[in-house]
Amino acid sequence: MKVSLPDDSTRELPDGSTAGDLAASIGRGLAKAAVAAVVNGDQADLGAPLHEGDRVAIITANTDEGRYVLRHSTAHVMAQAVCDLFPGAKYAIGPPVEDGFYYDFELPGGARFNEDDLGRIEARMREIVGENQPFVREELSREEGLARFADQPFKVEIIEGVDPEEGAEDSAVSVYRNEGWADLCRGPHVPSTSRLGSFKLLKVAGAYWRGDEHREVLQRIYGTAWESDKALAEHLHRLEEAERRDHRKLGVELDLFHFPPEIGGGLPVFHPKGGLIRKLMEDYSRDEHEAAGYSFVWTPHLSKSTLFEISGHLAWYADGMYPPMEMEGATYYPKPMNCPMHILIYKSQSRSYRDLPMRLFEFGTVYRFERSGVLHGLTRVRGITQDDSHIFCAPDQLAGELTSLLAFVLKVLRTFGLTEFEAELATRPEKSVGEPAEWEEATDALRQALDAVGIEYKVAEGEGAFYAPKIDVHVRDAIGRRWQISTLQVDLQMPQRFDMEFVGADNTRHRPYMIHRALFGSVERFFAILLEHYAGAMPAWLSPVQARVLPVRADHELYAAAVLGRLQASGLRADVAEADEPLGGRIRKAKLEKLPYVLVVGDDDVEAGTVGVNPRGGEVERGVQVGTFVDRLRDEVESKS
RNA sequence: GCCGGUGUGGCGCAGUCCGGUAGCGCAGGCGACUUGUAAUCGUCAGGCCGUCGGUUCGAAUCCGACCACCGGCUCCA
Repeated sequence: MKVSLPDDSTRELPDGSTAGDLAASIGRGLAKAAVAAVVNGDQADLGAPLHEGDRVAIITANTDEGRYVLRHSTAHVMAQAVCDLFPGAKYAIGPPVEDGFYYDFELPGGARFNEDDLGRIEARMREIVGENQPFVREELSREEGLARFADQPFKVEIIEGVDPEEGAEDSAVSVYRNEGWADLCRGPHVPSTSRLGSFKLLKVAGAYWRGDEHREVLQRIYGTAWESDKALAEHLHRLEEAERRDHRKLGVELDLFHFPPEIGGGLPVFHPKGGLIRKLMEDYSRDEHEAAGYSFVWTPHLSKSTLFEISGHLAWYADGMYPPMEMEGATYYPKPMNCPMHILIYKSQSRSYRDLPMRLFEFGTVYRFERSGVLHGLTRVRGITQDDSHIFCAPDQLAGELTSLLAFVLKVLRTFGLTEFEAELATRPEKSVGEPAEWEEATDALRQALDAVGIEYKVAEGEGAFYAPKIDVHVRDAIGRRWQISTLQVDLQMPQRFDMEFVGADNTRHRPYMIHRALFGSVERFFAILLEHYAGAMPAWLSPVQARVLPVRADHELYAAAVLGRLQASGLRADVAEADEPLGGRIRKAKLEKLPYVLVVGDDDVEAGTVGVNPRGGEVERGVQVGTFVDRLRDEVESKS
């Protein structure tokens, strides 16, 4: 028979050949790397028989698809091991996920996994791998499937619920079996357990069955699996790197902020150094906004309930709002959003088309009642400072505003060293308000902006807010992690709810369009992302201390003070570490504080008016003229590089 | 909110299982040393062991509740 390959070549194979045979016929290397195949567009096992005219692609382990198969198979072996070690365990689902896999279990008698169990399970898994057990695919009828898994209530529910992703079709279910154990599974799997091995179990956590918080809490074991021990080691190294960069840890080490229990969860205080970094971020943001034609406004933290009744927040998000306070017969709420207040500023006068676009900006702190379990350092807090702006414009200004806005957003993000962007265009969800034509227009305007700016984006169908389509901007940080940062939303609801209008050139009343935009998103969260992105080593323009002067001996201190004066006179942030301990110790401290520059001054320097420059992550340079260094650092700071 | 884990000087940890009144390192104060590129030496001080309650002659240690944090789940205008 003849089959065709992805490069459109064809290959002759004996009848009855499998995808695995095909891989072997192409080459030993491919056969070794193969984990599954795609036959006529569908994933299949290597053991699947091929037919005349099939289009076949081999999936190798070092691809995303291949790792997916490896992880799926490893999850399967983990469940097998758990069932061996914990008789009576019920197993639920075990899919591959980004960087790994998990499997959910319910143990008899409500027993719990502990950390030691992970080691035992992993050891049993390695035995199963060593036994080279084949994965055998079986097709059962629905009834056979129900009988086979009669003692596995979660599997029964999957079969009854007909979930093709989990191996249950209307009339048939697919099962993968190895020695003494079987799982309902759509596949494909690797041919045998011996193909697995570069895995590690990582943690145990609780998870709701089917993701429903009203259903059973299962125990989930997370693991990771890769195509080679080297790839596994690299992944584990990335995890360590992420831990090293953890902003919560850096926040303590660098004395930037903390969460006093006396204040309460999710409510941070910023220390002087953290406060300075934050000020620098905000100052830069304000400068850019001013240059881009924004007006600065300020609004209070509390409001009568009336405002949020009009805005609809009480109806939609009361659960996420802080509870009300009664004062003098009125009910007040901490604000969960700034937009209604900005709208009131717009409405304080009758507006003409000449006033538009009106761009309002505020660092507005809002309060949201986040459930206790979701709080996470500065990335998920209850007191959130949004760098919030609302742009009110005439309908014919919408596309132009969005385009310049998106370009503005990217420009500011680039200054913070974030250069890899991916956007999402989130369109109308099923539950939404407003006219289809309006949605269409707003979504088109967003699309135009994306195209004009030339950013890569994908469409997230139905992911918009109930009142608006939006663009979410994601960035990749220094170690490749993806963060959702900025959001641009075209609001179709608020202008109506607040009955906003402007008088057009035609002397009739029109409804303005409203764009919500958060650039940092939350200042606290953005601060955390920057800390992790830079691993605490902030660029000079954001460093609380940009240079520290170290006199070699006490008798150099006068000169050190003079150097400090030169730096400070040039607007640079610097200090001196007196010679009360050996130079090496003082250098070490400066390095641990991740200062951009250490300047050592000794006899030679006093003589020649120079400094010894020890830059973060660079080579020591002796004998640099003070003026030269000041100019250099000032340029670096001014260019925000 | 739910599941599991953790909470001991500013920070990092030991002690908790098998109750008998707390220890180490770093940081800090003081003194000496006077230093040329990642840890100078000595000395001193600092903790009602997250909080409240219970058991006990006696609780950091056992039990309960609460608070906070960590890993997930759910949620995220």
